[in-house]
Amino acid sequence: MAAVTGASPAPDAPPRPGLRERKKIRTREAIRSAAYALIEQQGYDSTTVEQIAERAEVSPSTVFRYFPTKEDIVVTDEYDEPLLAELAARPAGEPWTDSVRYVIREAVRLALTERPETTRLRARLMLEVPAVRARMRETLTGTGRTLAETVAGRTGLDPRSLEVRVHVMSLIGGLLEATLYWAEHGHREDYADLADRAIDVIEHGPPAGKS
Amino acid sequence: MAAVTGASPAPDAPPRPGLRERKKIRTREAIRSAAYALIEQQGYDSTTVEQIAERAEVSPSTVFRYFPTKEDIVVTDEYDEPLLAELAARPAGEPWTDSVRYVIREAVRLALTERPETTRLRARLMLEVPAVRARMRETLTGTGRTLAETVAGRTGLDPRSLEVRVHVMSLIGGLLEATLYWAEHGHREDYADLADRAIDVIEHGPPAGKS
DNA sequence: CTCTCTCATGAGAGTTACTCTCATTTCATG
DNA sequence: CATGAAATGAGAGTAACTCTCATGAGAGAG
Repeated sequence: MAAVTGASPAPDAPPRPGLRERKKIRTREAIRSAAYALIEQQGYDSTTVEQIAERAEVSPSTVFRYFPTKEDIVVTDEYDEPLLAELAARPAGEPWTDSVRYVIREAVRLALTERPETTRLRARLMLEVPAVRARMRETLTGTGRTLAETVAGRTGLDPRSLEVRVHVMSLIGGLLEATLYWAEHGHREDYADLADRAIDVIEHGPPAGKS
Repeated sequence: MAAVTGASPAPDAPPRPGLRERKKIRTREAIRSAAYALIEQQGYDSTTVEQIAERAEVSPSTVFRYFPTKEDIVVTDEYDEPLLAELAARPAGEPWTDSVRYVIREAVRLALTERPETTRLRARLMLEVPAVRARMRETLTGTGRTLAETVAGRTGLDPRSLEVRVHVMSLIGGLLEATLYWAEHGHREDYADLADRAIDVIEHGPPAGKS
C-alpha cells in the first residue's frame, strides 16, 4: 500500500507507452470491434455481451471491466479529450461559438475520414436503440460540463450559473439533434452543415415565424 | 356513492368511466404510491420491483403490465396531456414562448400545490439516479415532438425541420436543466423563476460575456 | 339472472445485463 | 530470479425484464 504509487516512474512521463498498456489498449479495441461487427450483422439487441466477449477472446468479466455497460462499448470514444483540448487551445479572441463550430467540423471530418462505417453505425444506433441514445446523452452531459468550464473561462461567466448551464446544454442537445436528423435522413446531408445550422438556432433563435 | 345506483348511468357521459377502468386507475395509483413510499425510505436502487408489487398487493407481472420499466413508475405522469392541451388552447396571438411560460408556471403551481413531496422527490431522483434521469429525458423528448407540432402550427414553420426540432429540444433541455438546478440547490429557489430564466436563455442567448 | 366472451391477473420459467469474490496468470522491478 | 502488483478468468448471485399459459372477474346478450 505504502509509497508504491508514487514510486519513480512519474516525474514527467508523458510518453510512457508501457508494454502492459499496449495490451490493454489492444483488448479495448478488440472488444469494440467485436461488438461493432456482431451488431452490424445481428442488430444491437440480439447481440449479447457473452458473444462479444467470445469474439474478442476475453471473458465476459473482462468486458465489464473495460466498459461499465454494454452501451458504453458503442458510445465511448477516445476523441472527446483531444477535441476539448483543441477547443481550449483556440485563439482567445475568437468568439467561442466559432471555436465550437471549428472543433465540431474537425471532429466530423476526422470521424468520417478515419472510420466512416463506424461513425454511421453509431449514429444509426443512437437513433434506433433507446438505451444507446440515453447513454450518449448522459456522456454528452459530461462533456457539456467540461465545455461549460471552457466557455466560462473565455467569457468570464460563472460556469455553475443556471444561464451558462442551460446554454451549453442546449448547444449539446442541438448537436445531438443534428446527429439524429442526419441518421434519420440516411446520412445524405452534410453533417457539418447540419451542425452549423443547429448552432445557428442556438445562437440566434429559430427562423422567424408568424407568431 | 348513493347516486351511482340511480336509473340511467349518465345523462350525457361523453367519457365512459366504466367500472372496470376504475380498478385499473386504482391499481396504477397503488403501484405508484407504493413505489414512492418504499423509495423514500430505502432509496431507489435498494427498492426492488418485487417489493413494490408486494406493497401494492399485485403480482410483479402486473407491475410490468402497467409500467414498462421500473423508472417509468417514478417518471410517468398524467399531467402532460392536459398541459399540452392547455398550451394548444392559448390565444393564437400570444407569442408562443409566452404560452410555454404560462403553461410551465401552471404546471409548477399545480404540482407543488397538490403533491409537493412527490414533486420534490421526483426532482431529487432525477438528479441522483442516472436511469431515472435518462428515462425522463426520453419521455420529455416525446413531449418535445408534440410541442414541435404545436409550435409549428402557431408559427407556420415545418415541425420536421431541423431548426424547429433543435429549438424545441433546447427548450425542453433547458427546462430539465432548470429542474436539476432546482434539486441541486435543495429546492430553495422558486422553480417557476428558474424555468423563466432558462427560457430567457433559449430565447435571447446567455447574458453577454467578454468574448 | 345466467351464459358467454373478453380482458386483466397470477404464476412460473427463462434470458441477460451486471456485481462480487477468489484463485490464477501475467507483467514490472529490484 | 524473486517478489509484488495488476489483469484476467471462473463462477455464483441478483434483479430487471419477457413470454406463455391457466384462472378469475367484469361486461354484454339472451
